[in-house]
Amino acid sequence: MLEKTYDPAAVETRIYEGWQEAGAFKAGAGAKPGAETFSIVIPPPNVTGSLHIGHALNNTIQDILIRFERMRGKDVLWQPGTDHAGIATQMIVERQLAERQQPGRREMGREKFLERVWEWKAESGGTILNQLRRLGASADWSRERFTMDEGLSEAVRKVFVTLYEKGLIYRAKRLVNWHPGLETAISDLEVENIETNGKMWHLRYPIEGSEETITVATTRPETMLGDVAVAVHPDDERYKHLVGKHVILPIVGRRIPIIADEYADPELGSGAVKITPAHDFNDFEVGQRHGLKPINIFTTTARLNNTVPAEYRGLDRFEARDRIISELEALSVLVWVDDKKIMVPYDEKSKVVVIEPFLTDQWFVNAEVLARPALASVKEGRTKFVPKAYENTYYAWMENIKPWCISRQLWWGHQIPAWYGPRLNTDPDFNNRDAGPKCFVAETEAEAIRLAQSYYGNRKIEVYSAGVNAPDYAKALSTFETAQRDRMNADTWSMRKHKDPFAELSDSKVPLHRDEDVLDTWFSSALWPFSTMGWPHQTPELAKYYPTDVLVTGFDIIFFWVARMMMMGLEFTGTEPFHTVYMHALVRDEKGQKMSKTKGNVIDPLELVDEYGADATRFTLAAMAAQGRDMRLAIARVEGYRNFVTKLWNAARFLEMNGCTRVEAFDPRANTLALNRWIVGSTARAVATVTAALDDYKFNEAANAAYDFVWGTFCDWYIELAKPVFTGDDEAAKAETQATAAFVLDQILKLLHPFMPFVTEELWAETGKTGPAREKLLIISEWPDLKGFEDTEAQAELDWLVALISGIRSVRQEMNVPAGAKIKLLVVGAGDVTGTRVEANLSALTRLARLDSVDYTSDVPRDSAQLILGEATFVLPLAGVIDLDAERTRLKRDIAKETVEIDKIDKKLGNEQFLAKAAEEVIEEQRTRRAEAEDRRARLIEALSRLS
RNA sequence: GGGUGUAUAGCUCAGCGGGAGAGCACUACCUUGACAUGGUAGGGGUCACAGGUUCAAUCCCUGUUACACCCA
Repeated sequence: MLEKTYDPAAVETRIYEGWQEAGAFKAGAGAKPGAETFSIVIPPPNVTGSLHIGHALNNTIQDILIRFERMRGKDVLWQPGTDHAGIATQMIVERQLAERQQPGRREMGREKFLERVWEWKAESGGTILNQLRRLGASADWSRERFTMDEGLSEAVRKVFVTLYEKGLIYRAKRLVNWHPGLETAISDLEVENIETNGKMWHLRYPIEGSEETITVATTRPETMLGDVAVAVHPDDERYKHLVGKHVILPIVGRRIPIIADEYADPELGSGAVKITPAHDFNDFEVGQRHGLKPINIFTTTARLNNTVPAEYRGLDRFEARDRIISELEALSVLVWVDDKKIMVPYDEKSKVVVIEPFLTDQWFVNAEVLARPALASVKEGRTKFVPKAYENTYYAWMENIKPWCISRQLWWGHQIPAWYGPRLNTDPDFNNRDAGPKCFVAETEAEAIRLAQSYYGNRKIEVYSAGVNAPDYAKALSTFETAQRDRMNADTWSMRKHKDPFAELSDSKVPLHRDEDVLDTWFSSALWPFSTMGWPHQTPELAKYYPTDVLVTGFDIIFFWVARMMMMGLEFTGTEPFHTVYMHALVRDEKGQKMSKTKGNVIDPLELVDEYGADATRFTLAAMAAQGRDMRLAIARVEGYRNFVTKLWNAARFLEMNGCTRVEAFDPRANTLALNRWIVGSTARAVATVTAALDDYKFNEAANAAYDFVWGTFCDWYIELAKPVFTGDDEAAKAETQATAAFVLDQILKLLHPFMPFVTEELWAETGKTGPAREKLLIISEWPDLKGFEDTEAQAELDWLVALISGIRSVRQEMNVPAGAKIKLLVVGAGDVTGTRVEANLSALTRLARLDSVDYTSDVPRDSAQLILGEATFVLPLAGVIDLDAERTRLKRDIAKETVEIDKIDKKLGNEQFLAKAAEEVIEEQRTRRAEAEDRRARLIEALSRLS
C-alpha cells in the first residue's frame, strides 16, 4: 500500500542510483540495434560553478529531450563534462592561497601552481555535476569530459596548428582589451560598456612657432602623455591652415603634428581631437593611417611607465588623471570642463575593473574567414535557431565579426603550442624588431624542435622551460644573438675569433622557449561537440553521435560559444555540429528582475529540490519555458506542481486500493464501456499533443497538456466516474475498468516521465509489484503510441455526461441546495440517445450529482429548476428548497446570454460582405451556433414560463 | 545612437484572424472511503494606447507610450 503522500527526499537518491546501476544513462541504453541516434552535448559548466536556476532550466530541458528520445527508442547520448574556465579557476586558487597566507602564484612558479589548481579541481570540480544528478540529469557520466583532459587538449593543439598553417591564426601587435587586475588580454565579448557620468576636458595645446593654440576635447586627460598627434577633419575650414604644423605637447614637451583625418568630427567638441594610438581603438587606426608610432604610457597594471616625465612614473591611471588635471590647470592648458555621459569599458564579470586598450603581442583567429560558412549554414537552414528570432542576432554578429584574440596571460589553460627562437642573421627580419622572434608552431615539442632544426641547420636546439625571464635563458639568447650580429661584419668577427678561440662555437646552441600564454577558454569550448567524442581520432562515437542534434543554451553565450562551435565544427569536421539550437529564456525573479547575489533575490534550485522535490522543480521550469520570453519564477508555481506530484501519487494509490492491476496482453480497443473507451481515446489525444509539443520544443505546451489530462480528465472525471463501477456489482464492468485504469496509469507514467522522472519511476516500480512483471525500468520503456485509439462516440457520450453533472451541480449551488442533500431528477423530452445515455450512466450520474432518483416525465412540476442539455430538459423539483425569484433570475440571465450571442451572430449573418467573402465552413459554423443558441433560448423561455 | 522583444484576470503566464484561457490568489460551500498538497461552484479582463488592413482584429501592419535585453 502506497503512503498517503509522496516524499521526494526519501525516494530520489534511491531511484537515481537504480538508474545508474542499470546503466540506463549509458549511450545507447535501451536502444534497439540500428536505431536512429540522438545526441546532445551539455554546455559544459565551469568547474568553479555551482548550480543556479539557469543551469537547472538548461539541464531540465536537455534531460526532457534525452529521456523523451530514449523512450522513443533512439540510440541516445547525452555527453556531460565541465569547462576549465581559465580566469575564474585561476582566481579562485589564487584567492585561496592568499587566504591561507601561502606563497602566491609567482612565488610558487608555474609548475607548482598548476599542480595546485589540479588538486583544487579534483576536490571541488565535481560539485556542479553532482548537483545536476540531484535534478535527475540522465547524462552518460561514464563519458564525462573536461576541457583540459589529454584528449581534448590534443584536439586543441591540432586545431591551433592547423589554423596557424592555414594562416587563420596569427600573432600580431595590436591594441587589445587589457585587464589590469589580472594582467591579461581578454576578448571583446568579455568587456561590458557601461554608461557612466564622466567629464569632457577641453585642453588648449600651443602651436609651435605661433601665438595660436588649438583646443582638443578628451574624456581621458591622463592619456595626453601618450599623444602623438592632433587630428582635424580635412574639410574643417577652421583648421585647414594648421594642418602640417606642430603643437608642443604640454607637460611632456613633445613636438607632435597636426594631421587631417576624417575621424575628427567637426560637430563634436572643438572639432580637433588628440591622437593616442596606444590607448584608444579609434586613435590606433588613425595612427596606422598616418604612420604614427604609438607611445605606450602604461605598465601591465595600468600604472604610468618610464616613457612619461619622472614625477608621474609609477602612478595609478586614476591618480595620474587628478595630478595631470591639476598641472594642466596650473599651466592654463585646461580651458573648461563639461559633464558628459560616457561609455566606460568594464570587465564583464566583475563590472568593477576598468578595461584598458593596451598594445601587446597576442594571438588572433581570423574569424572573418571561419564565419563565412557558419553564416551560410544558418542562412541556408542547415542549422536552425529556436526561436527563429535569434538567427538575426547571430547574423548581425557574424557579419561584423572581428579578429578573435585568443591568447591570455594566464597559467591555467591550454598553453599555446608555439616555440620561439632568435632569428638568424640571414633572416630578412633579423634587424626588424617589430617582427619579433622566430616562431615554430607544432603540436609537440619534438615536432617544434624538428621545425627549428630545419631553420637553424645543424646547430643544437636547447629548450628552456623556466620562462623567458630566467637568467640562463637570457644569457644563452644574448650569446647567440651577439655571435650572429658579430658575424655580419667580417672585421668584427675576425677580431672576435682572434680574442676567443671558441668564438665559432658561440652560436652553435640555439635557445628555444615555449610561449607562456594560454588560450582563451572558449577556444577549447568551441571544439566541445567533437573533441568530447575523441576527435582528432576517428572514433566509433564520433562516427555515430556526431553531428549532434540539438544544442540547448541561453542566448547570452550565442557569440561566445554557439557561433564559435559553428565555425570550428564546419572547419574541422565539414559539418554543422548540431541541426537545432534551442535558446531558452533567462530566469528572473517574480518581479522580473535578474537574479543576483547582491540583490539577494536568488532562487537556489537545490533549495527548491530539497523543499518541493526534483520533479516539482523540473515540472515548473518546463511548464514556464515558453519560447522567446523570459520567465519570472514564482515559488507559488513550484508549490502548485508539487501538489500535482501528490495528486498523481494519490490517483495511483486509489487505483491500487481498488484492485486496478495491469492485465497481460490487455487490448484497450476491446473495451465495451463508454467510460473506458472514452478515457483510452482521451489518453491517445493527450499522448499525441505532448509528443507533438516536444517535437516542436514547446516544453510548456507539453507540460500543460500532460497536467490538464492527468488532473482535469483522469483524476477529476475518469476516477470519479469509475467509483460507482468499483463499488457496483457488475463484475465484468469492474474488471474492464480496473484493467483500463491500470493501463491508462501506465501511459500517464510514461507521458510524465521526461518531466517528472523520479515519482513516475517510483510508481512504475510500485505498480509493478502486482500483475505481470515489469520487463524494464520506466526510463528505458517505450514512449506511448496510441494512434487510432480515439473513440468519437464514447467521447460524445462522456462530454454529455460531464456537461449534465456540471449543470446539475451548478444549479444546486446557485439554489443553495445543501451539499449533502440528495434530490430528484426528472427528464423531459429525452430522445432515444439521451434515454440510453441516462440509463447507462445512472449510477455515476446519481453519485456525482447527488441524486436520489431519476424519472421520466412530460409533466413538469411547479417550483422546479430546469436545465437544458441537447434535446432534453432536466428538471430538479425543488419545492420548499428553491427560491423562485432566484431561479427566475438565473433563467433570465441565461436567456440574456443567449440573446447576446444570437444578436452577435445575426449581425454577422446579416452582413452581405461576410456571406460573400468568409469561408464556407465559417459561415456554416455561425449558422449552427445560432440555431443551437436559438433552441436553448426557446427552451429557457419555456422553462421560465413554467415557473409563473 | 542602432536593433530585438514584451505589454492579456490581483499575481505568474499560455493562447489566437471568426465563441477571452490556466495556475496561484480571492468568495461560498464540502472532511462524500485516493488526495484539504483535496473536492464543488463562482466572481474577476476596453487583451497598453492611437490609427490602418480585413466581411471580421486581442491576434496582421504602422505609429505612440512603458518595460526588458542586445550592439555601438
